[in-house]
Amino acid sequence: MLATLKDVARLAGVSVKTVSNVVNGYSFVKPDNRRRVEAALEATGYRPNLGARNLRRGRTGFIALVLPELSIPYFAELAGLVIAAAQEHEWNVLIEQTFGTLSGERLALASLGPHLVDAAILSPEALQADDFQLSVPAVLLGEHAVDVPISRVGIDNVAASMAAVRHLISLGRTRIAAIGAHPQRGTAALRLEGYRAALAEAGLDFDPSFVVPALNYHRADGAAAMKSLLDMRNPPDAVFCFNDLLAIGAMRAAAERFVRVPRDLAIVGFDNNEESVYSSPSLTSIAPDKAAIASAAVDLLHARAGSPDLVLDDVQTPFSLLVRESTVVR
Amino acid sequence: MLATLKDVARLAGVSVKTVSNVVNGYSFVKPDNRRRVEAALEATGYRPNLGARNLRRGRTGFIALVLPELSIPYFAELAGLVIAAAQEHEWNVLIEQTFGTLSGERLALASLGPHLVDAAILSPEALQADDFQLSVPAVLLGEHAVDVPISRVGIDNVAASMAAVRHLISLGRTRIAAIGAHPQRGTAALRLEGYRAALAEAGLDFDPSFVVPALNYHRADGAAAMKSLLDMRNPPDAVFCFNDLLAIGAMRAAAERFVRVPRDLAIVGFDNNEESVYSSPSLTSIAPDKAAIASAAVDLLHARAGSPDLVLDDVQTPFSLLVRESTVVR
DNA sequence: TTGAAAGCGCTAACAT
DNA sequence: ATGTTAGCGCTTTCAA
Repeated sequence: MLATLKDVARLAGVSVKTVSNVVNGYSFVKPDNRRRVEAALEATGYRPNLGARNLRRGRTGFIALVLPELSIPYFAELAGLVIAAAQEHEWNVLIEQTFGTLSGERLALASLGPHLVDAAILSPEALQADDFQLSVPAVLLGEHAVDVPISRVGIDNVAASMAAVRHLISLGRTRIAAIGAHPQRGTAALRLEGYRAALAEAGLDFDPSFVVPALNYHRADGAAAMKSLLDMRNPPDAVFCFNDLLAIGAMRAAAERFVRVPRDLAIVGFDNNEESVYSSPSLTSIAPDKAAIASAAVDLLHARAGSPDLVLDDVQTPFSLLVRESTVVR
Repeated sequence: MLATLKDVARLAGVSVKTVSNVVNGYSFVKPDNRRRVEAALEATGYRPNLGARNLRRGRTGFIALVLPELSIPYFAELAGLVIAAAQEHEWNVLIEQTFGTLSGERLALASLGPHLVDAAILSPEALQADDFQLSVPAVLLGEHAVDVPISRVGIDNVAASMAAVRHLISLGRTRIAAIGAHPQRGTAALRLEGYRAALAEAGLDFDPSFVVPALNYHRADGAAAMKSLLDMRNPPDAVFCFNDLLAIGAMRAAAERFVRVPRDLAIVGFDNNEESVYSSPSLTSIAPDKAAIASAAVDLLHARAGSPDLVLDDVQTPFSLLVRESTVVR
């Protein structure tokens, strides 16, 4: 078995307290004792039992990251960055997948007691306001449709969407569609708002038939939406997709119909997945600073940790528009 | 604060043992008591403290999943499946990213004491044989160059690679290159072996200049490798890439040089990322059964859990070749 | 400065 | 069938 504090103490001929002090770098330990303890530590290969330590300290050493699915590139990337950011605060990350369903999200939230995690980072899609009965500090990633008293971290979705659509307008496109409308999702509502604002600003008419909903934000949904747009009597000459996956699907559908991108159809995505840099054509996309989102969320939770004050933060992280081949004719 | 077993016991007017029995579904509890306990459980909203339970049970409730990077689609997908599989055994998953470096992998292994996790699933790339001083049951994903006494789960890399190259040969291709050779990686060696075996079987010459190494298996590496192949005086008419990311990069490089895929160049990948279904052209790929890999790994660990017997398993999971546009001319 | 001992919340002998 | 109690490994008063 593994050496415990007691084993080390016995070997060093001191009390567990002294060993504990050395291990935790506390107070002043008599140099002589310190040396003996360190030798014993080395000899036994002592490693603290985090479970026991956390039980005693009244913390768990974990934060939860609740997200739809790791197979979605955006969340996979984000998860990697959250894990890295959490490490700075000696936190381990527990990933819970909800698959974007209400029941999945409720299940995940229910399992989030203070006995399991110290805090949680949430990326919900279907949750209702009264579902948020959290018993641990939490932060929401991206805006949410319902108004809940939880701090948020994310980019300015309206501004980002306006930037995307303005770019299409600056290219001379006038029949601009949007893919990804969703009745429940807050981010969808905001991106739609940005889309409409950019159109209005340019004096372009808003055509409801150019707004295509998407139940999910997967590639298949983007392809299906694009097909429906291409079936129109008077199809669009540009599309703003609410994420890159939808855009990739849209590009695939366009290719299958021999619609040339960007010549016949310009496409902009959102998220800037690595995949979008290598697609043919490469995809113009809104690039949120994911590392900034991850570390802002973790830092905010860390600050909240001890003090359950009720200050609500709304951290806005930067974004940029990366112009690639899907919008600019070579 | 949260209700403890003791609180519930006091409220129900029974001992903690009885409550514990009810909570854990143990033995026979007098119906009357059971009802009272359940009422108290409900009233207090009791949730067991997993940390305390695991401390007492001498387990941690966690398994580690050590992988290069979550931003690599294959590992992101796998991680999602491992999390799901682990849930069946009441395990939570701790993801450690190594970024494929020796130091990163050593660091991850070092942190893997039995006080932290009950077991570990490893996907190492650089580790040496003598690094494997594990103190918990572990399973290796995919073969490894060095021969270590750890059970493995994965597909038959030689057979899968042969299937990929045979497919190219059956298409009439004769100048078949390979991208992804790597001196340290076991899987790379096996895939190369399958490549050579398929060539030999068909009586095709093995041309070392057609084997391009890749330091990493990212899209950028595939693009660079492809460029070097296209620079040859007599370039290949087909490429077998050791993973989909390399293949996606290769397709991108081909497109930039106006090399038509599959007409001028057929491309096969390995992993069957979702991304490969939607690329243009879509990518023919070897599709390992990732769910089978994930559950086989977790099940194996679960079986090992109590009994530290030294039986070495080598579980072979199924794979298939999915033929898509990157190899078949429409 | 260090030791003794209590106790975090839970489970499992052991006793009844 | 249920209560009592020890103790998992650790941190932390409280004394000395």
